[in-house]
Amino acid sequence: MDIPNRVIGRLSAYRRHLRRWLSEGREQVYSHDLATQEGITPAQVRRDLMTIGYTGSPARGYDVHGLLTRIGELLDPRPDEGIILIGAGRLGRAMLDYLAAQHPEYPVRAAIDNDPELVGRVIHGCRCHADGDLEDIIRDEQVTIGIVAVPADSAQDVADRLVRAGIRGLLNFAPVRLRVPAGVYTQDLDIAVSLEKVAFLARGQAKAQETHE
Amino acid sequence: MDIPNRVIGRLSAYRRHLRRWLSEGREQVYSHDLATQEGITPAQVRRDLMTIGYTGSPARGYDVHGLLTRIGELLDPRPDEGIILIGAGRLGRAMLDYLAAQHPEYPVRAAIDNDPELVGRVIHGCRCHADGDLEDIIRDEQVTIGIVAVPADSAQDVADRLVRAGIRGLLNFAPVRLRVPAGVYTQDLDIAVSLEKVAFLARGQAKAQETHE
DNA sequence: CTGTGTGAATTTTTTCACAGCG
DNA sequence: CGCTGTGAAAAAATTCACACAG
Repeated sequence: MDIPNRVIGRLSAYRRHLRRWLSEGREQVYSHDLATQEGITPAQVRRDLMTIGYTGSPARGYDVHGLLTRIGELLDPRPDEGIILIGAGRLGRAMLDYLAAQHPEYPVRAAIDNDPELVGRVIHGCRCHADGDLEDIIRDEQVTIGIVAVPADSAQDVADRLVRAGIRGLLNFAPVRLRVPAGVYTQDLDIAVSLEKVAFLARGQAKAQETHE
Repeated sequence: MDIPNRVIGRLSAYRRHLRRWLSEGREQVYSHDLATQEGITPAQVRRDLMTIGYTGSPARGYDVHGLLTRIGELLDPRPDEGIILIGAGRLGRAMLDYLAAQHPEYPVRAAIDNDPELVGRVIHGCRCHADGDLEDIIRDEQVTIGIVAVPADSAQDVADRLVRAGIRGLLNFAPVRLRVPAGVYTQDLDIAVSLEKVAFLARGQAKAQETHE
């Protein structure tokens, strides 16, 4: 199966609403319920669910629990897909805080920082290791995903080391485009780019709003 | 003029490379230079520059300084487009830190938090105000952009207040889709969504990598 | 009626491919 | 040549619109 990245992003968003509704005791939803929440068309929601092979009923819509299960099969983090954080500066620690509080299901195995002050400390339940331990941790702890939260000028070096150590995916906060070989995937989250987009849009010089990415 | 959001994102990225090259004394670049850096095709770069009406020369490519100026006209923050940060928690403070250090050109006028412990403190050169001051600050200090870094359950309330006070654009870190009236633009940056995308991509279940969004 | 599932149409985005220039 | 600028083609994403079901 082959699901476009865009669809994955929307599924992730749908899931939030479904979880909320489930916790409120709601058992069925219509495509327009999800569409309204996300500001998209019902047709798009149906198309997305078609893409993942989930079907509803014209009479009752989609089953909340069943759809959550289906999306979970695709998106749930797996225990053997460990995460490592590189760079425990302000942003890195904010990430650890956020993940520990909001997403305990993510297996963040370790943080790495070259500040001796931080090494050995446990930050939000995650131990901070020295820079040189990076390779060992990835190999020993089933880490497949790296979160890069280091300054721009060391981001590519870090990425190269992660790739050599066998990482599969990178979430990059540094304001550079990481160059990785085929088979390794990066998602760049550049805050300055997003701010510039908002500033431009806010000036009313473009036509539409957009999400994530 | 009407420039798609996607193009804005790429222009922002091009600018980083152009600045670096300018500081290295380079005066001309070819579309393939930018394309290589961003992992896209030269045709796309040329198309983007065509969109913003910038032309180069077949012999020498594009003028680094001139192109930077053109992109700056579109993207540079303006002094009367103030920014306000709502929520000076860990993520909000990481943002202030990042902006103060990397983007001093952004006029962050104030932070807002309802923690009395924070109110009155100056964080990275930015004063933290009480929750109730939100409306006054927006009206008095030419604030047009809001950065929402509050918990999910208060994000929509905050957004509503910002909209009523006349905000034009929102950068939202809360894991909810903000509902705003036409004319106000939001850019959602949901870290959990990005992580889920990376995890999915890293599993090798999709075909391509993608940036920002 | 009010929904879903989906082929077809449309719109948007990206790439191709080539004329024209120094 | 090797590049830009750009129509035209292709690909991708989104929306339309309608058969069918309860």
